[in-house]
Amino acid sequence: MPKPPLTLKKRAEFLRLRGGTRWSGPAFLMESKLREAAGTALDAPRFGFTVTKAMGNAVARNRIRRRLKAAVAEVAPALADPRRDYVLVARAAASMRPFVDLKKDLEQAFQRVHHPAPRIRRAKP
RNA sequence: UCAGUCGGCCGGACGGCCGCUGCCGGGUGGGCGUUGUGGCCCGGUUUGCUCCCGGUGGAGGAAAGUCCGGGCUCCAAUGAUGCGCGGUGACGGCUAACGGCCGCCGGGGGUGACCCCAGGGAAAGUGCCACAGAAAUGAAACCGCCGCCGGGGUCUCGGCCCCGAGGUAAGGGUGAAACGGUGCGGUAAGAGCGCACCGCGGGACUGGCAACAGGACCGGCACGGCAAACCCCACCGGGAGCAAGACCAAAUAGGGACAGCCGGGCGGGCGGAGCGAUCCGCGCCGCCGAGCCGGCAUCGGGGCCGCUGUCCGGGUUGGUUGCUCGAGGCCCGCAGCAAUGCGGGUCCCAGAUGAAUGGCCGUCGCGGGGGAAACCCCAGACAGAACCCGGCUUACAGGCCGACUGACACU
Repeated sequence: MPKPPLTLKKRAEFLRLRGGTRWSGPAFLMESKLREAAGTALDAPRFGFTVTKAMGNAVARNRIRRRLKAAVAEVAPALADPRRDYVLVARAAASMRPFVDLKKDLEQAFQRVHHPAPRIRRAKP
């Protein structure tokens, strides 16, 4: 595994990303925002991982978080925006999804979160 | 060989690429702080973080549930007793302690190895024992049975039938349970009424540290169950917990103490610094302003609000510490039936904090299924340290070892 990503440490940092641009895949939900405090010299993306108790017992949650972290470590250096923070909320399929698919999901997620599609009005009936 | 009982142990192995974290060693290094001075600069020093390289350690038998017992920390009380509440409950031992463990006793189950038991007190008191049943505990006469009593009917004059008053716990019936059971005697019928045996109660004495076991002899038998109903007895227990507790630093807002200030403004004067613009100081002068409460009012006085300086304390956030060497693991010897204890040797074995101990891939092995085979497919449990120990309980794919029991077969 390449270098693991920087992680979010505080609850407030997680809460700040609520309402950011989001993408939902089979294994996780990604939410992201640009960091506001431009004063900080930090120029690397940061990631937060949320695995709820509904995902299983402690062993299962550990495995899900580690797999997501490993996938991010491989994909993020090329695709993640260093000015942004990201939160990944795990979904039930995260433990069983093949690793290559997990990485493909991430590539798509970065794409969609950086360039959100304009909201498409559903055609009136 | 099959079926079973008990105890102990393991919890896939190896390799490749990449990654996390503790410790140790190294870096002619670099960066950011820190330390010694009254103050400043330079140099070097101390120490910490970060970066790089190398070595080494890194989840469990239950890490789980948080059910008991301790250590440790703070708070409260500071002795003892009483009251209340909670817990435990045969006996002996082990242990730091325990509701744990070992041994033993009693009761129950099993052909057996062996297993199970919330196992003090019901003659201290209160309460409950539904339904059924006549009666449910200082018990009881529904049916039945009986004829020493009284009355009536009938009559073949022996008797028979009915009623009343009684006797009777052997029989029927009810129930989980009905004043112990069987037999003989006995009687109007019966009844421990008497006797024998069994059961029950008391019990000299014997064995055992004890629980307890055996038991001469005595008693015709009285004393039902529930204490996981209240209760009584004995013993034990202060409360909260590492988010305990200790320490450090910065910013912001605000609090307290002390000192100074007719405390604000404008203009002027004097003094000091500077080439100067300007800045600093003032028991100086003039003018303007002078809030709120209390007080009749001018005056005078008090309190609150204010500014400056110094010091102190608290909260939030962050960091450090507590934090891993301990009732410690392994091996050997001795004592003991054992739990365990003592002695010797040896080892250091996770310390994270949005939380590391891993991610991906390959080979082999084990289990199940398919196939004649090569081989293919599918499964791989329960579960993640959070201050540390001793236990208990619960979950668990699959496998290994030892002792023992019962069948069958063979010798």
